[in-house]
Amino acid sequence: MNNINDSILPADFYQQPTLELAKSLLGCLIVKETADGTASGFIVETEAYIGPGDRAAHSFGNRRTKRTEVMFGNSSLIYTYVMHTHTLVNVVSGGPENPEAILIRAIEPYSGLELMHERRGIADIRKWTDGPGKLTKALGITMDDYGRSFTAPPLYLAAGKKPGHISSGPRVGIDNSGEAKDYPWRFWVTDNPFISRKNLIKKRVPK
DNA sequence: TGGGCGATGGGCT
DNA sequence: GCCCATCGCCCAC
Repeated sequence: MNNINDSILPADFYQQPTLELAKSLLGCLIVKETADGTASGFIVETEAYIGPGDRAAHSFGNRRTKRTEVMFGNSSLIYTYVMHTHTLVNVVSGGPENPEAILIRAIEPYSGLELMHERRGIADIRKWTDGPGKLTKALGITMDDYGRSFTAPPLYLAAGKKPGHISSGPRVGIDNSGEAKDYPWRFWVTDNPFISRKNLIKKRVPK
């Protein structure tokens, strides 16, 4: 792969509207350094959560608890939380006192492949990081990362490479969120093999 | 190839 | 005690 830019993205990068940022994150490299080594991948799928008006967002109605507190802080902060037995990772957006976030749903493995393989324990590389709970396990992201910033190690974002075509559609797994369930706030790199829940995406009909 | 469902743990009322 | 921004197995087709 050519034209990889692995320089850390500055805080300025995160100062854009959440829906724009959700698209800008596609193609960026997410890197996690741990005692076991470093692993990284290109972000290929994101979802925007725009509280307090978004019923699907944890910050809906400006709900402010110990868990959601970080969403009220500066853009570029790391919001991790546990869903069932899995850790999910979000990029805080929207600026101070405006609780918005972007969920990272899938990545394309780039470096630290042996480490990711070991952590996931299955042979098929396409199943290592094609879901929000899977990619955190592959990269070694945990609740210890809560409240850190994506602008510095051990968990940071770098410029990466520009994606080809971007698609959008409804978000996943939020069926009981009223009209918000239909908002097309899920973004992905068109035809990328590492997208999660591919069964929910209409297949492009070959000519 | 994909839908259905149970496991499982933390946050919140 | 209930609610999930999930995962992976099982089984039908």
